[in-house]
Amino acid sequence: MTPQELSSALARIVTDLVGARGLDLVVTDSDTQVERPKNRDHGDWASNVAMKFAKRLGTNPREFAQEVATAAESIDGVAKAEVAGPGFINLTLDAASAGETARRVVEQGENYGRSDVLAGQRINLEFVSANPTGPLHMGHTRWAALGDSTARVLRAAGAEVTNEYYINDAGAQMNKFGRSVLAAALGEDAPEDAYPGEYIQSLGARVREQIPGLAELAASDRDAALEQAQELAYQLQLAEIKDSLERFNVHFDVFFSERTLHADGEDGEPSRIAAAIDRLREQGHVYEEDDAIWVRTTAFGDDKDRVFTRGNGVYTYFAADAAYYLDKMDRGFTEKIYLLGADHHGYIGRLTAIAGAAGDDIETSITVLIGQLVNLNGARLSKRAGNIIELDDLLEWLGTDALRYWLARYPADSPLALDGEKLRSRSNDNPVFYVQYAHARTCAVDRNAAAAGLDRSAFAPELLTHETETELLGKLQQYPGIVAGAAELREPHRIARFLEEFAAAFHRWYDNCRVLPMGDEPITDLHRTRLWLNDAAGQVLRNGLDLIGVSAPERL
RNA sequence: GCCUCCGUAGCUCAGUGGAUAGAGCAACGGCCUUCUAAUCCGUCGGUCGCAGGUUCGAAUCCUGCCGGGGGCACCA
Repeated sequence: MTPQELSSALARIVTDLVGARGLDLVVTDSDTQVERPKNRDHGDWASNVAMKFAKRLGTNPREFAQEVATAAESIDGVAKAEVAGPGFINLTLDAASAGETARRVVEQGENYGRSDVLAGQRINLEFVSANPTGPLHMGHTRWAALGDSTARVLRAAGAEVTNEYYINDAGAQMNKFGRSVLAAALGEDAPEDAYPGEYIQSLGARVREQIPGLAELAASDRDAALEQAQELAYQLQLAEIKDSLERFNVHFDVFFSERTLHADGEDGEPSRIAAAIDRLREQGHVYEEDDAIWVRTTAFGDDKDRVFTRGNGVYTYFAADAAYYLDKMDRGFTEKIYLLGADHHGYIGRLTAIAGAAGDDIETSITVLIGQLVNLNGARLSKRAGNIIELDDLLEWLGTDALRYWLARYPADSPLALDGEKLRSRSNDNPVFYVQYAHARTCAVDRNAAAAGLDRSAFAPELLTHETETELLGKLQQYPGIVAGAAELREPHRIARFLEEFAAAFHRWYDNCRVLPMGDEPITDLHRTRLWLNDAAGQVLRNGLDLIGVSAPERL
């Protein structure tokens, strides 16, 4: 008996009771969702359906609850149904029905927790998108972890997801980057507005090495030298970014170059930006004023209209954004998600306006998730302030697992601080170890069982009656709902928080219920059944950790 | 000024309109001759920023105020 099955059974019961009163009310599973009560005295699962419907039925919640409870007692697998408080229906499963979950988890393996609640959705998830003019730093790290985990959770719920990185490889920043690297390569003083940071020097050295005769070329044709140096430095830097991301266990399906939007089309076709502006003009959203070309984003809720083409004839950054959005649309994504830092929150209005201008439904086709920035030991990091801490440094210092777990366990809109001492500690200060330790323990039990000749030849779920077993089974049952909820809300931190609760339930069970026989005690079906439960617990820990990109070691 | 996020235990923070608001840390006290004590058990700890409102029911939704972060470009 799963919570989903329980909800369905309750929906049928309530439908019948409503029908018996001659009322025409539609009752769906979502009306009868059960929740895990905080208090164990309130049973295994509880429903508030009576309180929701009593008013519409013109009856007393407790009376209606009693009717539902009476019918619910005949559901197969339900041992007890009681009315409590203002009209809650508290359901208790019989031990065999609850215990059956362990076998189901083991049988479904890594598929346990996957669902199809988001089936049919084609989602484009854009995140990080850092300029390729320097290494990834801490400001990007949170979005990398959050974005990749979000994608994993969405996929687990059946969505088709493309992880996408937009490369700002056109425009003034790139030129500044090129000039900085060229000067470094030639041993010149840094230009006035040069990028700070030692990485420029090392890029300069590599550029000098890989472009023979650069100094001579610079002397005869400075622009040509700049172009070559800039291009090579860009490729080197982008490769390093990709490398860092892979080491952080973050995977992108598409690296989308802004240049492709600016480039002229084939056979004299206009660039994609020009084409995009034309398309929006045909929709009636583009106008000219003061020598500039504008888009009427205010028609879709933006505070002010935005410029596409400046008075000097140059496209704004936003024009490329618009063309990029249209490209995503043309690629058939049903939803475009942008994961941005709080410093970009002013972009929400204009981005959603472009979606509207392009003819998309702004309620469903675009989602802009804004996350708060990260602090490190109190000092917020910014590239401009010069105190850059690179992702690579953080990885070397803390490791992928600790860093990803910590960044994944807070809601995106919650301020977050990285505490190096905590992340390096091997204690309850550091929740990733707590969860990984639980997994390692399941593996230790498995090894010891094999050595002791304990096998899985029997499964007697009705024997799993210890209080801590009921708790652990309850957590196993909750897991699929947690994953589905995290996907629907785009909140992967729910997975991490659940894993911590799950690990706690496992540790308590481990402390109270031995899997292996003691000494020369004979092996019983209870031992064998508990081995199944141990397997199931390990499976859920693996599945959950995988959703946040963290490893599940077999030993610590 | 406008927009937006946040305000919950001493600290860091969870909490999808439900029952007595939770966890970790910190403090204090317990459990190892048996599967990993990186675990487990207990005690202490609250004006959910403030005030109204909606609701059978509000930390959660609405309004106003107070305090803090961020944002309000023909920059990228």
